[in-house]
Amino acid sequence: MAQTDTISTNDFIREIIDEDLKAGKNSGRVATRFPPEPNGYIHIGHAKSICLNFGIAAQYGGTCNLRFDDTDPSGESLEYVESIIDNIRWLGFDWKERQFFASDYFERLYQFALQLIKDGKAYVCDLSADETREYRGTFTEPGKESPYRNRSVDENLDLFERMRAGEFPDGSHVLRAKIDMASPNIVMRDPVIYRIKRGEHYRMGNKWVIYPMYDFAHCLSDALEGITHSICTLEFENNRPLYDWILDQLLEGDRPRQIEFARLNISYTVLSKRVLIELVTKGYVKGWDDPRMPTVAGMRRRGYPPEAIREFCAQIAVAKNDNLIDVALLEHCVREELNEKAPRAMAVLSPLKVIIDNYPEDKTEEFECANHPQNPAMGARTLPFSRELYIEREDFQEDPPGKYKRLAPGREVRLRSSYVIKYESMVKDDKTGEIIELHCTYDPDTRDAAPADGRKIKGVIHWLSARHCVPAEVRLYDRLFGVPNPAAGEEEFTSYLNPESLETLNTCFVEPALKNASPGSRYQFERLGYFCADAKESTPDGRPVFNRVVALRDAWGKIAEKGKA
RNA sequence: UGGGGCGUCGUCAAGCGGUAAGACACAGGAUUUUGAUUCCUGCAUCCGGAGGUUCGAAUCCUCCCGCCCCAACCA
Repeated sequence: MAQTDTISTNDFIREIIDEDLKAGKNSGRVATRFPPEPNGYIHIGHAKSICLNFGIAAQYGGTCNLRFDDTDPSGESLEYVESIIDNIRWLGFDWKERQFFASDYFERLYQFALQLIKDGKAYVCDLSADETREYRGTFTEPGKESPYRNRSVDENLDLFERMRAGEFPDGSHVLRAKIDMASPNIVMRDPVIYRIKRGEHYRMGNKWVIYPMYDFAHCLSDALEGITHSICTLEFENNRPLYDWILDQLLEGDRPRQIEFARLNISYTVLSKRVLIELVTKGYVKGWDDPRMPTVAGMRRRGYPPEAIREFCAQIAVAKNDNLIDVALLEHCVREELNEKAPRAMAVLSPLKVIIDNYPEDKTEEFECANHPQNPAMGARTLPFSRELYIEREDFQEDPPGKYKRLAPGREVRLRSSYVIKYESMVKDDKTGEIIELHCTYDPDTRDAAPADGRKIKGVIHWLSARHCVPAEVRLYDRLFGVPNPAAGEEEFTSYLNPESLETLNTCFVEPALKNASPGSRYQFERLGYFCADAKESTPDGRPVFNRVVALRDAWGKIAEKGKA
């Protein structure tokens, strides 16, 4: 199962849990939760949290709830709820029937708020948002108490009930916890716990006009669900005293404990939800599942296997250091998984016609070709061979640089799973000088054997029979986003956009069997990279579309690069 | 600036007083009908800095330096 393969062996969170267990807390139970707000699609940063929470639950024989933290009606929607459910399942995790919504707790949360008021620990405040900010003070100066801070319990009760009844306009009143306006921790300076906010809630409709704030709703939701360890990101560390304060006022006995870890950052990748939302709504990408997006849906469509994402989450481990993970690690995890699982297939992205002069015009042979060079269990398929072929344009060089081992004037090269061919001549376009076709001869004795005379053939290239192959469209997605460099004035997300992030190749060919590649199936196109049949699109004329998942490691690229330098 | 958190290889990250794991990246080499894969090899005398305690410190103490978070009626 996916649930247990994602646990790093040495994380500080486990130490805390082990301590709690040893101390006999929570009667030996471990219960975690993944609490997304349904205001966008989840991305790989969420995947880290998902693997962590579900992983810990599995490891301790505990449970992990899925809870939608839907306490702010603006921006939340059912579409997001559905996408989140779909994406977590795809990642390989199962929360059984334990699916909850903070909005289902609104009535109970309201009762908790009433209790706080009755105990003299919360009050209705009439200050405007601006005034509230002024009264809050600064980092160095304490805040001032609100003039409404000492209203009577009865008045507060009356006002809060009328807030709920919709008697007041948005922003005119809030409910605040009465804590300490002089606290050095600004979170504790009488935080707002309820606000009036009209606008339809995607689940509750217009039933409520007051909504609890995160700090009030989250800790109580955790408690209501019997969560033992509430794992969140580092920016909530300042909120932990408030988390504890609220529970202290209202509950007795075992209580959930908040633990923070560092959120994920990946080089060249934007994981800001705000920016991702903007990219989608302003049309910079085709949608949340655009293969360039770092969302789970985007990575899925691009062809990242869920196993690779889980492996990545296990590799990066969990700690409290700020981090910037090299995107190469993610790509490594994808290659590692795909190298083992993806069948090999022949494809030519930029075709160059090759005519085998000494091969009969109407002859066709069928060559057996292993689907995986190291795994015979994956079987084989037959590839048709004929007089006219396509090879990759890059696999012929008229004037080859040193160390180049593919086709060139006077040279021989092996066609993978087929014959050794020898260059004879080329045909160029008179006007442009572009190479139109190559003429070669084949050595009939080299079909499944090395040349009899013992000469070494260094290069092996991929090929396709021109008569048999099928046209396709290939999309080469590169890393879409660059890390913004504030020093260079890069603050606007549009400046992250890489204009070369999507290259569509229209004159590609793939082997016949891939004409009807099943959506989402992944292949290694020999020497080119890993590709995934797009699950959503094909071209108007019915050609299959393949997304490049990730390129192969490229030793020649490095050699060529060095040659330049 | 007050409070909170964090500083171990280019990037992550173990380490919890006994003399610096591992992964990615990188660099060499071997095998290879994918310049892929696989396989070897190398890669922190040093743990933000300076003092101190100790037979012995990345680990304990002191001071200093740097980075991140908090002044939404967002989460």
